[in-house]
Parts: sequence; C-alpha cells; structure tokens
Amino acid sequence: MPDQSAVNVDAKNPSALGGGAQARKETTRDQIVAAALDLFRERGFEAATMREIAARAHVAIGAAYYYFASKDAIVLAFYDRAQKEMAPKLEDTFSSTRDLRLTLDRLITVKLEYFKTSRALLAALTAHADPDSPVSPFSVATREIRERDMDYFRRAIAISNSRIPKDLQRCLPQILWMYQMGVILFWIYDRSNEQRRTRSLIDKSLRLVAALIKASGLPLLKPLRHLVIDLVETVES
Amino acid sequence: MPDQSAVNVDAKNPSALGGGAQARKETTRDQIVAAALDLFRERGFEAATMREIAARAHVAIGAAYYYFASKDAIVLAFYDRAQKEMAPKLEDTFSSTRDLRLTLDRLITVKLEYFKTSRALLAALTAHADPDSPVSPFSVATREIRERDMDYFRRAIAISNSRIPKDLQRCLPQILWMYQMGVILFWIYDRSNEQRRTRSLIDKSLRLVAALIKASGLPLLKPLRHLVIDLVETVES
DNA sequence: TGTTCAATTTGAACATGTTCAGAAGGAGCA
DNA sequence: TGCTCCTTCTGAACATGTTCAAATTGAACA
Repeated sequence: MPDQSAVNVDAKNPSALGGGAQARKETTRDQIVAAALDLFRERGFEAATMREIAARAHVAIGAAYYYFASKDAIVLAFYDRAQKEMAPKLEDTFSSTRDLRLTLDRLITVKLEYFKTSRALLAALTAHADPDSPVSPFSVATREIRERDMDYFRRAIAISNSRIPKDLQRCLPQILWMYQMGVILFWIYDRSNEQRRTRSLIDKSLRLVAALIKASGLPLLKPLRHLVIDLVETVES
Repeated sequence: MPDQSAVNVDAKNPSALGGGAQARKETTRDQIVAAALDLFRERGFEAATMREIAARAHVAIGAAYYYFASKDAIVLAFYDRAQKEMAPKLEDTFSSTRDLRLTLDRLITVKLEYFKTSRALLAALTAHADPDSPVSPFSVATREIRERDMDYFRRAIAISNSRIPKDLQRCLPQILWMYQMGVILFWIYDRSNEQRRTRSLIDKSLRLVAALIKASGLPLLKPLRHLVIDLVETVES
C-alpha cells in the first residue's frame, strides 16, 4: 500500500493498513516521482511523457497510474513533498522578527527560492481552477496542503507586533493565502530577467498589505473592514 | 480566407485580402462554430470531440483545424462573438444611471446573464493563465478583446458622478477588469443554487469597491493610493 | 510445502487532440 | 481548353494520457 503522503489524489486507495514488513516497499512510488521530476526538468512538463517516466522508473506505464491518478497528480505529490522540505526554512522565518511585512516577505521568498528550478512545473497546477478537480489548489483533496500553508500565515499574524483588529484576525490568513497564490501565479509566468518584476510586485504589494492592515484599525475605516470580512466569509462559504 | 473576426488565434492566416466574390464563403467557419457550440452545450466541452464537431459541421476534421488552432480556440471565437452580441445591452447600461456601483453591477450582470447557458464552456479558457498561450485572457492574441472589455470600464468611470482622483483614473479600468475576471472565475465554478453565492459576492464586493474608490480621495489615504497605482503599473509592466 | 488472497505490476488497447502530405476547387490568364 | 497558383478541404497517421483485464508477487496461514 503506497504512502498516500497526505495527498489523496492518488489513483487507487485500498483500505489503508499493512502487515508491517512492507516498510520500504514504497520505493516504487518514489522512483516514479524521481523519474518524473528529472524528466520534467529536462524536457518540461508537457514534453515529458508518461511512457518515458515509467521507463526511467523501470516500471510499466500502468504502475505509474497505480500510484498517481494523473500526470498532474505527480506534480501535486512534488508540491506536497516540497512543502515538507521547506518547513524548516519557513520555521526560521518566525524567529528573527516580529514585523509582519518582513515575515511575509521571507515566507514568500523562501518558497520562490525553493521552486526556482521548477517554476514551469507549477504551471501544470494552475490549469485547474475547478475546485472539483482533485489537483486544484481549491479542492477538498488538497485541503491539507492548503491548511498547512495557511498556518504559516496564521502564525505570522499571531507573532507579529502589529495591532490587528480581532474580527479581521480570523479571516486574514485566508486573505494572505489568496494573496500569496496571486503572487505565485504572477511569478510562474513572469518572463522578466530573474523574475525581477515579481520581486518588485512583492515589495510593493507587501507595503500595501501592511499599510492596509495598519489602516484597518482606524475608526473611520471600520465599515470598510466589515465589508472585507463579510466578503471573505462569502467566498469561503 | 476565413474571417479572422478580430481574434488571431486561428490556425493559418494567409495574407488577408480577397478577390471580392468570396463574400459569403465563410460559412464553413460558422458551421464549425455552430456545431461546436451545440455539442459543447449537449455534452460539455470535454466530452464533445473534434471528430463529432467536424461531422456535425459536415466537414473533415482537418477543416476544423484549418479555421481554429485548437479546440480551445473555438471557445475563444465564441467569446469574441459573444462580446459583439452583448454590446447593445452593455451600451444600455450607461444611459440609465451615473452611479458607478450600479453601472458596474449592470455590466457584470449583463455578461453573466448572457453566459448563463455556457458557464461550463468558459471554464475551458481558465485553463490558460500563461500569457504566451494564444487563448489566454492575458495574451497578445486576445488584447483586442481585453481592450474592448476594459473600454466599458473606462466609460463607466468617465460617466460616473463619483469624485475619482486623476492619477487613479488612469489605472482604474485595469483594476476593474481584473476584478471582473475574478468575479467571472468565481462564477464559473460556483456550484451554489442559481449561483447565489456569486450574486452575493458581487453585491458585497461592489460595495467595497465603491467605498474604496470614494475613500481613495481622502488626504489621509493618499500614500495608500499611490502604492496601489504603483503596483498596477508594475503588473502591466 | 501448498493454498489463498489482496496488493502490485504489466502492457495492449483505447480515446482523442493534433499534424500533414496531398487532393479538390476555382480564379485569372493565354 | 489548358496551365498556374492559391485557398480550402480531406482523412490517415501520429502522439500521448488513460484504462483495464489479466498476470505476478509475497505474506499469512494451514
């Protein structure tokens, strides 16, 4: 039984349990992921074929589909793994400062840095906006990944020394997560040299975000704040 | 030579010109679009095959690819046509009120109303965020469509009786266009009954948009406004 | 050792978007 | 009528993601 690895977009999912000796038999899955990532980097996502991936992993093509529901699902598995590998660096982010803007900047920077060599790969996931698609960033299948990601923003808020209105605090992580998704989307397709435009986008937008959060406490803007909160609640439904 | 119809995502594009008698020979193209839309509505975009489309249009499959670079491109042609057909109703929007929020509401409502029966179809276009893809809403190939669309927002702003800071006026159409794209994206995948959630989203977000625009004139928020403008300029690059 | 049974693996077959070399059509011209 | 040349159209062939019935494996058990 393959390690579902927190992502439930894999093909079959037989009753999870095991004798006990099957410990390191999940190498097949790993081999497939490794072969896939190699090929994705070599030729790009589209050009790498499932046949090649299977061949390089020394398995039949059917095996790939035993572990992954689709070609896209392999990318998602990669993303899942990435999240775990990034965890330590993301943790570090919190220890150095209590400035929200700076924390957010570092969180995002760590991610972009990590994904630098797989930028085009992530594009495969942007094709699925449909929450009904298992590989969509908005699907139930990816809830765990999403939640884990939002947690970083939750902590960034909790730790920060900014005065953030109570009511806003509840939905701010979602707002920031969405904001981050937008930044990443922009970055994926940023053709500028070294993605300098994204860098600029982050700097400017974070300044705006920080300013808005600060301003959100002003009595004058209370009705505006309530509008935002109400809106976010509508979106999360 | 097929009528490019303002969308340049068609397959071949021989030097545009004509003898003069080829006037109504572009029926083939229309037949293909018609057949495609029929089938898309009957079975959904994915399930409708190019073979079926060609068959229903009484042409070989190659003919479909002579007029359209891809299956998605047919959807784009539909969108292009839709824009023209909606024009009168969108025009009406301006004659009745000078209230910006109301105007925006009506603009969006007209569109969603028009696309009501083809909601799922538009999903085909959301798969292309890459500005390099000809069918992307952000590509150069779709610039005309995009500009035409932004013009409505430009006019809405010009006509409105809201006091809008000069500097903001320049980039507000783009902001509103992006905002509209977000709303439409949400709507496409809105599974709620009759898309009530989208309705709610529009109401609330427009209230927010209007409030923000109004607030943007406050001296206190001038630096914020400048941040926004700077940001938008970065995005359009 | 032999039997059982579920997990794993196989690869041919399938479905469908797309390509492409060539056929058909027809306009202009001699 | 025959020739040329471009547009339009044809459909077999191709590429590739995906499915699935059947084979293999190996642990548990008698």
